[in-house]
Amino acid sequence: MMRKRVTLKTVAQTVGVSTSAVSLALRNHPRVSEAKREEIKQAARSLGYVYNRSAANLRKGKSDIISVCINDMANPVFSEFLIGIEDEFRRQGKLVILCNANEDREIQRDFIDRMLEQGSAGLLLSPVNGTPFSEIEDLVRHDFPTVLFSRSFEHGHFDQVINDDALGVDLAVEELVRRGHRRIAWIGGGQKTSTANARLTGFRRAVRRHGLPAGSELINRTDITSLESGRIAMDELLQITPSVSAVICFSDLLALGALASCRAHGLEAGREISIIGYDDIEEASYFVPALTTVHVDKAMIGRTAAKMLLKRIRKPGNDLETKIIRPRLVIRETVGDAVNPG
Amino acid sequence: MMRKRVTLKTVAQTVGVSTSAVSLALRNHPRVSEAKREEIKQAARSLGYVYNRSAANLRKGKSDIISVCINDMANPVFSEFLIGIEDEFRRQGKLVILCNANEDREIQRDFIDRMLEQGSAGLLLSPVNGTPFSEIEDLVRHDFPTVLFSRSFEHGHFDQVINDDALGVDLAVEELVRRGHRRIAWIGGGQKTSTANARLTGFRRAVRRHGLPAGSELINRTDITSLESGRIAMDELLQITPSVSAVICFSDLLALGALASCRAHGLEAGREISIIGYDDIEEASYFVPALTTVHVDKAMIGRTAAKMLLKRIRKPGNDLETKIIRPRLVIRETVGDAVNPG
DNA sequence: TAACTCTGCTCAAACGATTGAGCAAGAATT
DNA sequence: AATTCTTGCTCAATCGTTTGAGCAGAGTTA
Repeated sequence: MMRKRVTLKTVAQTVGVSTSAVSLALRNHPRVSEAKREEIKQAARSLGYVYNRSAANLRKGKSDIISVCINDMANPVFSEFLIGIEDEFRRQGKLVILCNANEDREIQRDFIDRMLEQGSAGLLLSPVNGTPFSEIEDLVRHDFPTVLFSRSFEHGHFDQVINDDALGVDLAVEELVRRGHRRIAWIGGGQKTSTANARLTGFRRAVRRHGLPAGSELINRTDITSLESGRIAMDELLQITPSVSAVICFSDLLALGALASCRAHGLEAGREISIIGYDDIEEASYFVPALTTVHVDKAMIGRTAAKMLLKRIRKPGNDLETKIIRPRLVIRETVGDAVNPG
Repeated sequence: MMRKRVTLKTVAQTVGVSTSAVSLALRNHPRVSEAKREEIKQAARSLGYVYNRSAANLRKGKSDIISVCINDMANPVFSEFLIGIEDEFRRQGKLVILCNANEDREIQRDFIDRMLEQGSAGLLLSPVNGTPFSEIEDLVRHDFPTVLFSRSFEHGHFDQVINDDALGVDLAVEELVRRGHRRIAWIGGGQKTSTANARLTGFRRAVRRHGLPAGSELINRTDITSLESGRIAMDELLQITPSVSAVICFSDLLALGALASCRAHGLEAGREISIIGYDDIEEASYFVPALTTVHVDKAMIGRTAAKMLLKRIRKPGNDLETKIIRPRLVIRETVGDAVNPG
């Protein structure tokens, strides 16, 4: 009573033609007559034939599976990236294999091996905190189509799509300075990632450029990106440096956590203290008070990275590309004029 | 100069054995001697051999790819489901193919076809709004291992893991009644999904049980789950029924939107009006005021669904199973005593 | 010593598609 | 009428594995 799988052969036998004929007919090859084609398609349908794409791919030596490895799905930023990425690949007829590396190098490492074995056609990677080159070296050794997004990599071996982090922080500092803030603090960016580095050094540079202090009492380098971690960091900061008049956070998640801390300390954000986030996640505009933040077009970055990967797969020989997406400052309620300028 | 792909054959030729020997050696089959095994593994390594799992799967007639189709990734609830799901499958050595159906039946339909063609071993599905049985009939016809989660399906053809929606709403109504609220409104649940139905009818029933009104002026059935949509719904509700003293929302996203609306109308949530959400997304506890909501253990539901699917794949003959996860009410700041009882 | 049983391999046929080459028969060209 | 071109198929090899069957030689048992 064991039903066998329906294959080209099954269809061929019931129609009384060769498997080649069936294969060609189903793909509308012109060399098979209208009549036979319809007969074959009809038979396939009524037998419940389902195309075995991996067998076909094995034969054709190609694949339409793309792998995506992101470093922290709990962060809404990455969901938004993922939405753009998945959408773009789906439109192009690709299937997406997903891995949430969760800032764990071993998970990332294993996934890369697995997806290579599975015969993935390319990889979209946002490398986890502290990934050494040796761990992704295989990819360049095999000339494996890879695009980095969100976080880049020191070595210039990959295509990449990133945000102009330094610019984003510049815009934030600029706005605060314009409003008279002189003691501007920083929360986050303790990770060993290009993004963390770029934002934090961007901050230091911008602050110094305006002749403001940038001592360690104004910088809390937490390396966890979560609401909880932002709250704790802000608690610490207020304890060490109560005189702080504004703080820029590595991410919105941290900023929203910082807001909770301010509130707990009876500080009204936007009046007694100013807070700026980074990313502009959807929740940012709905928080009370609404968060002023550096807007990053995440779905667009995802989509761009996806397109770049498809291009790389089509033209493996092309020169490496780096696309830098410009952020912009979105002013909402958590920034106000300095109470005590100077 | 074209480097050929390194296969079992390549390794076999360089070592001077048969491909079978290589295949067996790499899988540590006892029938190949210690010495040869090491020699073969060494050669494989230095040649940069990478196992072709899809070829192997073709031969073995199995697959270790699992498909997951969720209906709206922009909703943090689904990211949280996904985190549990992905984690569980990864631990079990499965690769996850992801589709964000985005409440679009055609996308869902196409994805189901695609993943069947790709030879996926099973499907975890949260069916989109209004999916008719005919669109997922193939799955039961092919006896394809499928588990529904988050949203169930009228016909009893599938394993499923769902939240006890009616209970969750009961708990919310109970709490409000206890605090003296008599005019309790409802926002959301306009979708054609089991979840929407269960929560909304649960609401009607609970409210009637307490002898309270449940007229249409107290029910805004928006079918979009977003902050924006919650804000609009609450605006409408306040216009139509200004006397409302408490509102329960289909989801936290709607509730947070509703909070924004209350604030815009100068209503202080937790004092002048009470708001309860559903899901308990991470942001709920950080909003100001912190949202009282029905907590659902999403990562656990995801993990449970994943386990159930793996079980179904292993034992296709087992009876169908439905797991119902009990929610609980988390009391925070958006609920207070009724100002004007009666 | 004949008859077994292990051990450590090799052979060849699968798995389900694709595809270049081949071929018969009719149509078109010379 | 002989040649070439088309049309509409079939044949068989191939993609990279796995695996049942087979087999030579050494070791064990009777």
